[in-house]
Amino acid sequence: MTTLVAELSAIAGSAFAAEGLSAGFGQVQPSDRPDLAQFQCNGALAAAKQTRADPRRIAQKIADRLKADPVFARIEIAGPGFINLDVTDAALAVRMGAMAKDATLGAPRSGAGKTAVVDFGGPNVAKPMHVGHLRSAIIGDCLQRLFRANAWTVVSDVHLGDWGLQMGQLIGEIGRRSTAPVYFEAGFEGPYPEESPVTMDDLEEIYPVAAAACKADPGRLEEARRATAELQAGRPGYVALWRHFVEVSESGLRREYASLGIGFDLWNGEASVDPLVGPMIEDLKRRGLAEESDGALVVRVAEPGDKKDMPPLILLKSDGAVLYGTTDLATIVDRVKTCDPDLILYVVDQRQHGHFEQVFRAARKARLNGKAELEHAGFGTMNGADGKPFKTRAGGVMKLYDLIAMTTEEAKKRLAEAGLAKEYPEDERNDIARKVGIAALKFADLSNYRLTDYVFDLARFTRFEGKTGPYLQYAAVRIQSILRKAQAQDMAPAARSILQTPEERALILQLLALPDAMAAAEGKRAPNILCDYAFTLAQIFSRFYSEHHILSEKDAALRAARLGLAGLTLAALTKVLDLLGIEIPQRM
RNA sequence: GCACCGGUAGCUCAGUUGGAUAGAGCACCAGACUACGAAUCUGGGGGCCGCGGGUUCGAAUCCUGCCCGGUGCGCCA
Repeated sequence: MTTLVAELSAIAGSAFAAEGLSAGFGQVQPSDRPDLAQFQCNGALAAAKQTRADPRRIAQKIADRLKADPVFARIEIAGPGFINLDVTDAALAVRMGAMAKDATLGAPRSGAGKTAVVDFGGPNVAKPMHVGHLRSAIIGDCLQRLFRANAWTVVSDVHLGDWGLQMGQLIGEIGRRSTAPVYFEAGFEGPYPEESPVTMDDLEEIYPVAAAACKADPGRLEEARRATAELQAGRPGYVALWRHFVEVSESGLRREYASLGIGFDLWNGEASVDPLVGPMIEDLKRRGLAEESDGALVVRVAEPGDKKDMPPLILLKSDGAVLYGTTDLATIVDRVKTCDPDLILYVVDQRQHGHFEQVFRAARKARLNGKAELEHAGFGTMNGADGKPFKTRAGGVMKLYDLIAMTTEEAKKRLAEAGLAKEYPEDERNDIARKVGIAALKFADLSNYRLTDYVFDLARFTRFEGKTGPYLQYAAVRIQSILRKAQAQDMAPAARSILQTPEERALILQLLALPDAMAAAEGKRAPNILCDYAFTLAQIFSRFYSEHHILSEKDAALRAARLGLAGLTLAALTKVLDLLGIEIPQRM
């Protein structure tokens, strides 16, 4: 199923072709001036520029050809050469009927036969998740949902940070405290205890202490580096201790992501590719791609046309330890081997851009990436209301857990104020508050363009009027309520619409644009396009809703048609909210 | 110093191959609940699109030079 604008573009394209012009000029888009027309084609202007002809003349020729097609109700040339187009109500009704029958609502098939690995999350072992992890989680999850909906085979990977210096820092600190001496005994033959010597709470306390000590004292840093290198070299006690860190952290992380409704196909970490690192390095050395530089082993990635310095990717530090660039490279090898993706998408902070550029260049230079395109979809940093990196009122880092608790609490307060869920059981009220709070959080994040830094403003996020997640939930809940009442009165919706008013036409046009929004959002890896779509849809429906009463409509056919329209709106809204990772309560 | 990302209404942000009168939300002002849920809807005011130059019939968008903010640039992740 192609979309309406694609269909119109094809028609206009062949009109241009028939005039000996490129079919590309036929691109049709929703009108910038809805008061003048439903759609517009600007191709005559572009064509005129290229051929140095009169744009209105070209527009006239195209318009004359388009008149042959019955899909158009009105064709008009305006201004310097815009072609304004209206589609017949019958054509709209037919396409709406087709959309209603399609379970995917006409979703694009842009990923059919293709596989994408989406790498996001990237939490570190032994560190609690904080607000800084929110964007990767929310944006990455939205993209994995979107790509799946667009027929991609998606493999998402949380890519835990579990193999770097922070591991050595933890080991060093625990060694100093002598709370688990068995892991440090040189001659110990095992087995090591099953039970972890540290809890997640312990790790959360130990890590900052260790990190601060390493920062303050070069001796401690050296110690941590040595421990990291020994861990990576396979020292049994360290490996055993490390396993505990990972297990303890991972169960906590799974819970946190689950509370946001986010899941991953793979819970791999940097360490999981460790066995591949040695052979990969040997291979790169043998092919002359890896060379020694200042005691480290590097891959040079600078290219002749570079406008900036491009430092080499360091594979091995002078002490023999690997860096995250090394594991990232080995992870590409692993992914190519296990799922042979067409695309590997990294949803990671934009500040990592330089790093990924290095890794990608190294991978391409060594042809490690198979057929996969490597792409970094970065995002801006999240700041506090003062424009500086976000902190709690006390000046500390805000944990994700606390943040979710706060928004949920705020949502509960709002429900109480509005007197909305008064008679609902407490369980349901809590569930609604959770869904509303998370919707507010996710929508506020996703509606910003990915690359702009955004201000984390709890007061603004928990406001539920206007362009917010809860507004969309509310719109959906109202429709659900109407449909429930209709069903109770045995009123059936009709698939075929009866178009009578501007509000209905506007609604149908927006519904038919869903696949275009999904395709555009995928192309730009831009969830904010979906947010805009959903908000506009809800707004248009609300207008329709306030203008036309549905259930009390006397004309049964008209009533059924409007129910059908409401039903399709709900389906589209539910779909987009699902892509955004937002749940809709039964009632609220 | 070099590079990357931003600069659009009082605030937070959109703006699709360059196109018609630059759009939302919040805030402000004025309206709409004895009909389907008012967390809603309708209307209004509010803009040298950071600044200058250039390309074009036409620029928030492309090129160029500045200014401001953020970030990154060899052994952290």
